[in-house]
Amino acid sequence: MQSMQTKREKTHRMVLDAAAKLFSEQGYHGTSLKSIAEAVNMQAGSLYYHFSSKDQLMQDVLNKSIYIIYSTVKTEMNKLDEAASFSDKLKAAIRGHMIAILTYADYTSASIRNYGQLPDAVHYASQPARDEYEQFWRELFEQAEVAGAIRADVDKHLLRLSIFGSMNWSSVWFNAQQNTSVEALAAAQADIFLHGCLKQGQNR
Amino acid sequence: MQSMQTKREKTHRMVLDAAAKLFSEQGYHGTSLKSIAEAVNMQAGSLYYHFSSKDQLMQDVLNKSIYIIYSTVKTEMNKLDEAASFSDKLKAAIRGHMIAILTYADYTSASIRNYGQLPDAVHYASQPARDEYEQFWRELFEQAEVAGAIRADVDKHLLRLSIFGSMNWSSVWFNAQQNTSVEALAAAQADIFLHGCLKQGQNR
DNA sequence: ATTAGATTCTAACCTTGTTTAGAAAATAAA
DNA sequence: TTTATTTTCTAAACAAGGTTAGAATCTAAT
Repeated sequence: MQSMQTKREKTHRMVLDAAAKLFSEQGYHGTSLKSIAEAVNMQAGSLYYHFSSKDQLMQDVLNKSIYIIYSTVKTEMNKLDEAASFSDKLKAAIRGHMIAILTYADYTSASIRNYGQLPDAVHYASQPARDEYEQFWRELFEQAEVAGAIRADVDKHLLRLSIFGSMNWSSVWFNAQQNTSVEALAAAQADIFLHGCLKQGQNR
Repeated sequence: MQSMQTKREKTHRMVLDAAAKLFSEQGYHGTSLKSIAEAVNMQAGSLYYHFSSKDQLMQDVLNKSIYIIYSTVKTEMNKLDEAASFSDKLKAAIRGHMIAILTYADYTSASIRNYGQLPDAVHYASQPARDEYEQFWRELFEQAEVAGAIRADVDKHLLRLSIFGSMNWSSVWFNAQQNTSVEALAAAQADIFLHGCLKQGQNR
């Protein structure tokens, strides 16, 4: 009885994993239910025992993706002590986000790469979760501004969007084999945004 | 006789513009020839008088997109005098890239958003042009390293990819109405990557 | 007005895709 | 072994997409 439940859930997740992988590689519209079914040795029609529609499948991938990212970021933030500096907080947030998108690349890049290309209903359904996550980042920079940690002439919004762009783009080029650890990469990313690339006092 | 040529070319471009717009909004697979045809008041079959296939249409959009970006960047670089510093060069390159992707958003985001989601033949056909453009950026940072303009502990590759990610992501959120000028935006972008966001000597 | 050429339309072909209903098979319980 | 339940398959419905061939229309020159 429990093993039945277990098998069902197992298959459910295998299908979701395969869908995430294909959605991330070929896009939502470029991925057929047949190809998802093939990836788990099934027939296309059989998927409907586990999911009510292709839209629903994408929906679940999206929700899981956003959940993974936000919860990983929270985990990293919770490791900080209360007196942590803005630098530490930003590093932790970037580390969490990067760990999530590079460790669960299928889900997160399915989410990132299909952004804005989905049926309206699917897009809207995941908007609240996205908004909540975005709010976390907004507050991070607002606090930094109030605390006087960032330069006055830096546009907070642009900074946040730049960081997002850089982090999310890494899901396109990152190669788990040839690159260094995700942690080191995240630290380097944070360093660029905190200190820039110029030598101190240099302008050449 | 000349007006004939002109009309053909005019329609050709109208179709290409409509395709770029739709490809950028709904993705390659999410865009039907019927919807492209509708956008220019035609029937789907009529498009074949101007293009040999949907793939070819995407191919042309891609090539035009890459051409626009690279040539705009070159234009901005050529405005510099020989003694320009690395900062100046990076600012110019970022300005060119941003002007291109935000001014010709339909083309460039059609290219960016569909990256990796296209039929292999289409993807490969545009790879050489992309490589050439990438090479320009590689050299920019190599020169900067040799000249000692950037800190030794900064990963050039990561820096380049971060900048690309930030710039390209702007095509998703940029709003021509509500934002400041593209030039100001590009300058702010460059500033973040050159100097970071922290107050000098600050670490809070 | 006629003609030649350019451009678009119509109507179909063929493939592929999502979805559904019911049969079949697999699994676990009795 | 039989029975009930879960899971998957088969086969078809139905829609939509890319593509093509030939007819129809438009345009410009004679």
